[in-house]
Amino acid sequence: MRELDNECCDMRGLLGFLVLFLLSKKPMHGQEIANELAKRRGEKPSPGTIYPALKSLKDLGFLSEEKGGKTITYKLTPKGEKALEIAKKRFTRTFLGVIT
Amino acid sequence: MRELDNECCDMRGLLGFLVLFLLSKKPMHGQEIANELAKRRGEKPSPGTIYPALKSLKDLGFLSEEKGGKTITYKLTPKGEKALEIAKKRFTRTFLGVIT
DNA sequence: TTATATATATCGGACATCCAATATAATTTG
DNA sequence: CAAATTATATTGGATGTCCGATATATATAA
Repeated sequence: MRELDNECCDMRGLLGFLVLFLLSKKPMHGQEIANELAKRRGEKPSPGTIYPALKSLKDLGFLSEEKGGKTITYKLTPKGEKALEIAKKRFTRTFLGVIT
Repeated sequence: MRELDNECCDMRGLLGFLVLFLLSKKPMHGQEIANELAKRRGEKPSPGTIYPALKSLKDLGFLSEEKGGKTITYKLTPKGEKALEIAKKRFTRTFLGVIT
């Protein structure tokens, strides 16, 4: 029951969802995403967490990449936008009333 | 990445949190909780999911029981209320802006 | 050029979550 | 009472998530 443990530091199974959500605000590269996640949950996800997550989302066709020097900027594909909308509906219905 | 799969039917690691939240609205017994969860996420959690979750929350001191005939009504303890408030703060900060 | 820093990538495994199957107990129905 | 129904309980295991360790590549500094 990690979600009720204050020492907990994982995303509780919603990392991919959060990454999609963050990228829907603006395209970012991996470290920017990791830093944004750090602001939200208090701890920065490790490279072994964030890059496999980005790879999964890319493999699902939800993200496209643009390489520029040292970084890779990710943004949502139309398919990714659609997936995010569906996931947001589910999330909203499930957690209705929790965020006041 | 179950949270982005429409066929997905688990609670994505937030079952305990949701149960605490639901019980903060009103005391319920196991089946009532399961039915409420079914309304929110579309599928009723199995007995092997809900009862171990209730036991964990009880073992953490977050719930108290009251037996009545065939059912056991659960309600939050003060400790459970406190844990819920903390978890809600974390949840809100993490998912800020997702629910519009 | 060499050293350092930053960004990305991969893999193995520890751990938690949740379910299917099964069992027990209490109540209701015939 | 016997059968059926409903609620609760347990446990073994399949699966997914995330991290630590490690590696590679690119850019910058000395």
